[in-house]
Amino acid sequence: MTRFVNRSRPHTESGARHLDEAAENDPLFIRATARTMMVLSAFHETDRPMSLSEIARAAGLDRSTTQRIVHTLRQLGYLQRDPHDRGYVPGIRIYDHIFDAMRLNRQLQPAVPLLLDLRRNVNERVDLSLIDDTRLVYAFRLPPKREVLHAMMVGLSVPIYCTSAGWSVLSRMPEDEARDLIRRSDRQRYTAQTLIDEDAIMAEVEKAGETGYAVAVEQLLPGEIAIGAAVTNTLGRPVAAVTISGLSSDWTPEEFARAVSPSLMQTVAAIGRA
Amino acid sequence: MTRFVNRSRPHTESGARHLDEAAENDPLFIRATARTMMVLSAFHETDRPMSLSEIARAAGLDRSTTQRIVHTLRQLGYLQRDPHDRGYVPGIRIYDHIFDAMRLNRQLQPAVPLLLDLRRNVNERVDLSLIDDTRLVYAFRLPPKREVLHAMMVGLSVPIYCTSAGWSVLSRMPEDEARDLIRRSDRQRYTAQTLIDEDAIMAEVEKAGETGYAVAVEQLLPGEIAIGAAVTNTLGRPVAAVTISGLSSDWTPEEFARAVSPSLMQTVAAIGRA
DNA sequence: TATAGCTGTATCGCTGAGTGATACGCAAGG
DNA sequence: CCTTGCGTATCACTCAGCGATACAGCTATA
Repeated sequence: MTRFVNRSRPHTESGARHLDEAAENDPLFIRATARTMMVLSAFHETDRPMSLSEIARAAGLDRSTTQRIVHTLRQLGYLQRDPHDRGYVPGIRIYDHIFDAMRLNRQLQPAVPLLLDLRRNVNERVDLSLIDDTRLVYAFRLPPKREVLHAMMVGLSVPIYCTSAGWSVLSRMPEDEARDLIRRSDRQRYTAQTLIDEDAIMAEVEKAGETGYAVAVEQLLPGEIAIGAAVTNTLGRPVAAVTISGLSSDWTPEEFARAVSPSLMQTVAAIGRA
Repeated sequence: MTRFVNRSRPHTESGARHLDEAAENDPLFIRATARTMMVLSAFHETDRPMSLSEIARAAGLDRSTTQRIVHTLRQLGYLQRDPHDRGYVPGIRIYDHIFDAMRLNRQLQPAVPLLLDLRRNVNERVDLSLIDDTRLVYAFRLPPKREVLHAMMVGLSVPIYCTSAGWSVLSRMPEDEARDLIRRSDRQRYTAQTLIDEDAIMAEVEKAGETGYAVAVEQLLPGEIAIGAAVTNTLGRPVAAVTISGLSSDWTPEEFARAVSPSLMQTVAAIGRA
């Protein structure tokens, strides 16, 4: 399920060493704060409850330090013991923070009603994602009538280099910046169709630059066709993206674009203006 | 908008002092970890970007400590400067953690398709919320066709004592436990109809104990009618709740219950079994 | 144009908070 | 039986975090 999850991980193992280096020359850097977040981030790499030792290993810390941090986070409600199984899982207090993050995000608030309108027009799945360097983070998802897959995907992230939304985002950047981002990406083939060659990707980006949207067929998931367009701020910089996705068996790329791209373009323009 | 938000706040001002007391006798308690989470929690109390001093005040810390923690969290992507305005806002890295919390929550995974089915049957809003002591935290929300209000409410929390879902949750607890929870709640009148008297609330709880569901009219929001039922684990303990809500102008409580309670009860039973 | 108050940033000596090695009781599995 | 992993608890050392202090830049009020 999380096969195509693309976490940014500055705080795990190799990342931990990097942070310690950064801390050496930075008198304002608090190691304990970083370690705390490393413990919380340990759960990125698992799909079941984690024991103390597992957390320690994933976070790159020793058992004692992990014990203390886990103990403290447990007191505060950010971690809890799994009621059924052994081990620890993220606690409910996390939900408060995502609520803050969404509430205080300037892009999201005005976008919601616009996305609902869009979904009304096109009866496929509609997603809004935010840009975080080389990845897109899903912030909002509206399932279609016939939902097959997972629907609660807030926080799921996908790569920029091989998604329709990503290509449209790249098309709104200067070329050298886009190429640099592609090079920094950890490119892998999720399907046989996944593009990983820089120039091949840039060809899609250029097409997106002309039409305003990009269409991707089975880049990330078999059977999926997606069309994406970037939301830009008043300076023309991409800040988010909207994706509409359906089944590749239902549409040719051309039909799909003809059917939904007008509504899509109208929506991203409206969000950018809001 | 956040008028009825009901944050649990163990780490702010008076809460901070409480934590320091706890830390004195607890050799495993890391002050720096708690302080880090206090800084992140500072955003619970605002609806706009916060300056360093504002964060410090909200978190109950001095400016220097806040500076260092904010600096560190910024390096890690948990805080960022607001691009338009001054000040800091939560960063995008938060999204990774909510994804973990949802992914690893045993209640949520099997519930999603069941909730989609439920929404198909009843054309009103459907919510799933998790229990956190005296409050219910929204984990999943499916908007109806005609959505009026805010739709992306993951992490929003509402009180247990004056909601339909809350009453149904209380009805699945021993009476003394339920009464204790009500007493510990910070009861306030959100509307003229809001029940705050312990015995009045317990009367609704008893009704819910008989029928299995509770109906609340304009308890939290004017014009809202809601029906809620608890999800219980195999031991009979309440672990979550499902709510269906509509407009009180469209339904009498009896009609509403007759129309949707069968589907609702079927859904919560199925989630509990999953 | 002072000036007062805010912002974010930077410096620095002191000390106790955090560290990490170590140990213990318990439960599961062989 | 022994082993291995779990969560928990203890303790002396020391350097990481502390918090007082200072400063440049920006806004707004006087």
